[in-house]
Amino acid sequence: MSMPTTSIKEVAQRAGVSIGTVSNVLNRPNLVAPATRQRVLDAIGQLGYVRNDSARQLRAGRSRTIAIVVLDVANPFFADVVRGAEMEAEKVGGVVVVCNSGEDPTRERRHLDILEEQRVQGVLITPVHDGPDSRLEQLIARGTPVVLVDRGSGHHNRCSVAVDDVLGGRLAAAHLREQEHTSIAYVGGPASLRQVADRQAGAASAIGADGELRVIETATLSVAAGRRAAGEIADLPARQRPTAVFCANDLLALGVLQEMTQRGVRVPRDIAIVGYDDIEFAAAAAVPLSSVRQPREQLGRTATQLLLDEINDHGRHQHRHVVFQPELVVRESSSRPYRRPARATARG
Amino acid sequence: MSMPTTSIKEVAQRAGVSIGTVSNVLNRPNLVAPATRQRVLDAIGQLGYVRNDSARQLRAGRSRTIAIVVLDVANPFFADVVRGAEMEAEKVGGVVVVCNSGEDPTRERRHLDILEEQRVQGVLITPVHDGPDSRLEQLIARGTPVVLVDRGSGHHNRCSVAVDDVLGGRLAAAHLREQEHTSIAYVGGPASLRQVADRQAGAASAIGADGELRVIETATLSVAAGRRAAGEIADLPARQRPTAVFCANDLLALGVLQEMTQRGVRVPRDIAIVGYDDIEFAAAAAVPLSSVRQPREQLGRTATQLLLDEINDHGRHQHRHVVFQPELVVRESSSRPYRRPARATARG
DNA sequence: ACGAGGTGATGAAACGTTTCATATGTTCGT
DNA sequence: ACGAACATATGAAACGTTTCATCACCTCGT
Repeated sequence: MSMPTTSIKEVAQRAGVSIGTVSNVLNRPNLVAPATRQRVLDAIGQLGYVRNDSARQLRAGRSRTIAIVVLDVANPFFADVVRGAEMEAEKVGGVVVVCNSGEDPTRERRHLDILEEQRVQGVLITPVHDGPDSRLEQLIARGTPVVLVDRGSGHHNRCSVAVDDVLGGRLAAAHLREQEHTSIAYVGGPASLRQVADRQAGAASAIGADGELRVIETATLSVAAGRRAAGEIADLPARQRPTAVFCANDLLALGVLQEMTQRGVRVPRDIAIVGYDDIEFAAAAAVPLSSVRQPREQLGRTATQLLLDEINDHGRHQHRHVVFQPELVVRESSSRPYRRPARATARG
Repeated sequence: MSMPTTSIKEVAQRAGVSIGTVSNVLNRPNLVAPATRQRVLDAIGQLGYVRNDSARQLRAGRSRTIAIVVLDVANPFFADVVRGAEMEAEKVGGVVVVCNSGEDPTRERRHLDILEEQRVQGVLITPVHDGPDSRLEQLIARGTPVVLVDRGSGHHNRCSVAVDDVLGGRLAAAHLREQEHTSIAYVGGPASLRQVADRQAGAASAIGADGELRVIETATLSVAAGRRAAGEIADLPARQRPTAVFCANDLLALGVLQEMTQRGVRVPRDIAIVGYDDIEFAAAAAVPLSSVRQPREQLGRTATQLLLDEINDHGRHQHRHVVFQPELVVRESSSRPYRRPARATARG
């Protein structure tokens, strides 16, 4: 079935011109006389010619696509970041391809291998793993522009955009403290993710000496992991059980909410929950979820701008680290004050 | 900064062999003597050589990637389909790139243009638009294997995987009829999407002569569009207002739920809601959402299998149309019986 | 000692573009 | 009428691979 793809040569032949002229029609149409141009365009139409991008790239040295490697395509947070990146890339006629690492270092590595083989223009990435000798460092060292997304960076060899996760964690925990919670659980993981660690650090700093932060590490940032963590919490002996849960993202928080509800633990009366990301579904949850909001689309846009700047400006480019401020959105899941002494009879 | 990328030639030189030998080390290592092979591998390591995929593809004629073009990356439904596709592709060492049409025919076209220029192996797509002369038909006619996803097809020139949307619509509407709803609204759009039309047709068929299906067309399948539609419904004079809403997908349904709740219309007491897709967030919604479940991941897996079969088997391949059965999941948003005469005093 | 067969390595062709120096007219100003 | 200047079109080189026919060498069996 597969047709013998037609090449520029056949177009040239059909239009009665040289291949150089066909190429000019495609790339600098003003250099060729209108009559000839039309003849070539007709030939292209008749033959159904489609330019071979491999050949073009081979000659040009670089492709026109930029890649974004995300931790989880199923997470609405990243969907919005991607959307922002796409909008910005579209402005300059670029294309964005989305790669999903699924929080798996091996898959991340595989993707980076392939992207480098493809000579992508640049990479936006929220890395799973990143150390001094990481695959990512290699990529950068060999000259591919990279922008870190949702990840602060002390690195001087790349740009980054991020939201202040320490502050976000502090906001969430401070809010819970104001509601008189002293025993708080932090649900998040894997701890190797910088975001997870930072949010925890922020929370810890806001809790102070008279409060307690119990950390429950999860394998992934998913609804399922949240349910498992909630199970652990609910199974604790009553006196040890925290009265509030702060989750590293909304997927976890929704999982915690589901599991608690299923077990008859009432939210927020028996336990308060605060999530992170403020995804669209947080407000629509069974108990509307308090969450720390990040400028998701903006993150994608800014990251892409930085990347494009590095790609185009080459010499002059200065690496920058842009940090946005998060914002706490209080909803029902954490809003009713918690009454310690009279739990059994407390109402409303 | 950008290094002059090293090529196979420099590796050959460094290892003291011909470029043919280097290529053999890369592609058929067993053909080359262990000592030589090691020498080449060392050179590759020292130089940080990365194969140029453009050149390889140019020679090979085709790339090793398959593409999936979805209507909306932010829709968890597609996220799961993508995941299924990735799993299947990974088995055979393939790569999946995700393209987002955003329900916009122009963007879809642009993506297909680029994908064809890149000579992708094949395309999985849920088309926005598809007619006898569509861009998609051209692509197929020129020999690129295509599998339609979530879209039944009478077409004989391609495979398809789909869920029986007419049946799904019928299940949903029949369920609402059983709850004694006679005036039902169908919220969905754009009507040009086959899924939207089919689900409506199914619903209509289940309603029968004594029921009424009021159709409210939306511009997109998003939460925001759902809210707007809910506004329209709530604004209707009381006697015309439907007592149940069936939505073409869960995003719409969640939007309807949010807007109704905000306006003080109680769900399911004042109005029942049934969604479609049963995304993970449906069960976690403010009022757990009844929905029509589709085997999302399976859809992606099967589609990829069909595509790979066509890619590899070339001659022998027979186009197939796989149809899965949907399944109604009843939750609270539609489960309490609706009491017509005594609405004001009805409880539980 | 000789050819057959096998193992390893080589060199050149080919893939489809883009680019650039060159060639061929055409038009103008003087 | 003559070169200058300009507008168009051309042909060949180059991009980095893979592939394939060929070659050089070695080992055996006779």
